[in-house]
Amino acid sequence: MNLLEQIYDRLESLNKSERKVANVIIGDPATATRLSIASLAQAASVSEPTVNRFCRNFEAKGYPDFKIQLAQSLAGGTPYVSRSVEQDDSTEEYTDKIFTSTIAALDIARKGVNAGLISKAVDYLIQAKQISFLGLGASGPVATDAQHKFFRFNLPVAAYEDVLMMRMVAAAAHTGDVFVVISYTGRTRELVDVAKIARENGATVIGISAENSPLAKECTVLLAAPTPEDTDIYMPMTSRIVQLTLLDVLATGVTLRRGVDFHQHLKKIKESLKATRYPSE
Amino acid sequence: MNLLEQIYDRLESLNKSERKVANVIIGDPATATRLSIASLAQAASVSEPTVNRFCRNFEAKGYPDFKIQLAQSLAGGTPYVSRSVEQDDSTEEYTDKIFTSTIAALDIARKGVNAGLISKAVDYLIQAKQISFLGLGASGPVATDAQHKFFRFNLPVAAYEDVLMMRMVAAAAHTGDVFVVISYTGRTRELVDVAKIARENGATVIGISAENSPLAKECTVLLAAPTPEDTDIYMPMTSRIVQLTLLDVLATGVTLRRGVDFHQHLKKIKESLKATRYPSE
DNA sequence: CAAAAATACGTAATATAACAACATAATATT
DNA sequence: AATATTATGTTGTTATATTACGTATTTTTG
Repeated sequence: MNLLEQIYDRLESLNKSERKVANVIIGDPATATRLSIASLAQAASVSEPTVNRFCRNFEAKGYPDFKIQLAQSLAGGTPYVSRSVEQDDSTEEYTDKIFTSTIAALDIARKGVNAGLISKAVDYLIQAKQISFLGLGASGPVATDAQHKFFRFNLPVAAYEDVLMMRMVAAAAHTGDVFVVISYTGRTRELVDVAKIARENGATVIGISAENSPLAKECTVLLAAPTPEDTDIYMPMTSRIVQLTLLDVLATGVTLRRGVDFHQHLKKIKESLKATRYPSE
Repeated sequence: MNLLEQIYDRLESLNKSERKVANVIIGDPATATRLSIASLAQAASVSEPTVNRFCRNFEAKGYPDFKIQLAQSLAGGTPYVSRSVEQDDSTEEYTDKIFTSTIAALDIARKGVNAGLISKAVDYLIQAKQISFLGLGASGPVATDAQHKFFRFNLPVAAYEDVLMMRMVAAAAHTGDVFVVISYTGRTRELVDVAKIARENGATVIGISAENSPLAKECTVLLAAPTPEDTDIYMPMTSRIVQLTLLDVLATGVTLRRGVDFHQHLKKIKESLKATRYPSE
């Protein structure tokens, strides 16, 4: 475990002033490596020896040594760790925690993405006669968002957030159609059913969901959105972001594969939107 | 290119003593990060200022700064920077670029968020008689997503992606109503109009948009989603993610402010969804 | 609840490290 | 060979980190 993770880990067990120091470092580890002990102490409103003691707590020889380790842990990997929001967090704290957790989730996903599967999914999407994005509940907006995105690529796309519509479309599916099914848990009955129906009619089903889920079994290609432990009682907020980003990747993959002429097409769309806007001075 | 690579690269162009220093560092970079300037000077049999000058040659502010950079380059990590996708990128490359850019955008936003404004926005949201989320085009799904999220908190929420509906709702607005207007550019005429109408009717308008935009002027509170340079021809993909995250923050803020009893409420909603799912084995 | 002990934290003194300014040596240029 | 130029080292100063100690705070115990 690298230094920064250790700090997160032991955050609870630290006493008041040391936690102040920890928070400053966590808040912006990169600049922390550039600060002198005096500046850091000031930033955390504690005394210099407190910072020094803090450093020694983390198996560092002293402050400079600590900075070196911090710098290494920064470059090493995950400067972002998921922390759950507490009832008495200040605005600064919960804001930072949410951003940080989101970033952490994206970073985990980044490391875990299987490029082969992405490539395969892009293959299917390019050849698709018709692409349908399906998502229920919180994944509904994700599906709609994907529709917007892919529409710009001049692809025949649609999005459905309604179970009945999904069933109808799936029932009328043909070979060559592609369904992108989005579900955090992969356990929503209706969605699994629809995926199955689509498959049976010869359509390709790309799943953006959890591995080893019932939905996963019905998919031609499954893009697993790796889900870090549910730190929050609140919601799978971060997973949604990961799903969106995966769809961004797919959309980008499709454009790249389509080649240069499509940039022209995109420009046209951008132009057409200009009329609805106030010009930027 | 990281620092260590740069040293290799410029090895030829260095003069005698500086090459001595370089060789010591290259020989064992890891321990070099632990040495004081005096020890390193001794190890290379040169004077301390020579080491110092050497460091400055490599765009470091001084010796300590140099060590920090060296430590970072050692771990070989990739800092999160926005890189634009190239036409001939491999699947691995563009996938990584998109994730990385998204993370970079979130990180910039994280550092730039004004907690005071968040707090103010939360204040308004908590007291709201009615909350409406408005977004057109790509921001439409963001608005709908927000609706889902806030609905779980038992708040009177609605989302509109349709201009006519927006106008109607804005025209019927009362004091105490809150409109959350989401727009990447803040220059969409229709949306600016609607915001103005809502304001005129006494409603509060929270903007999630660009600073100094026409929309910004109509807002009671503006949460600026800081937009890094448009690296992509493709789309404001990342900005959308930032918007969503900001809304996550607002939602969290509202829950926290509401207190503990609301966790019960959330649990109930979660329970009610269970029936629609396959149980996890 | 008070007194004692333990822990946490800061102040001031001290030691260490880094740097700047200057001086000298080495090398190149004419 | 003389001069200019660059490279390197020496010394002193400043910045930075650390130690030792004392005060305040909290916790424990009677």
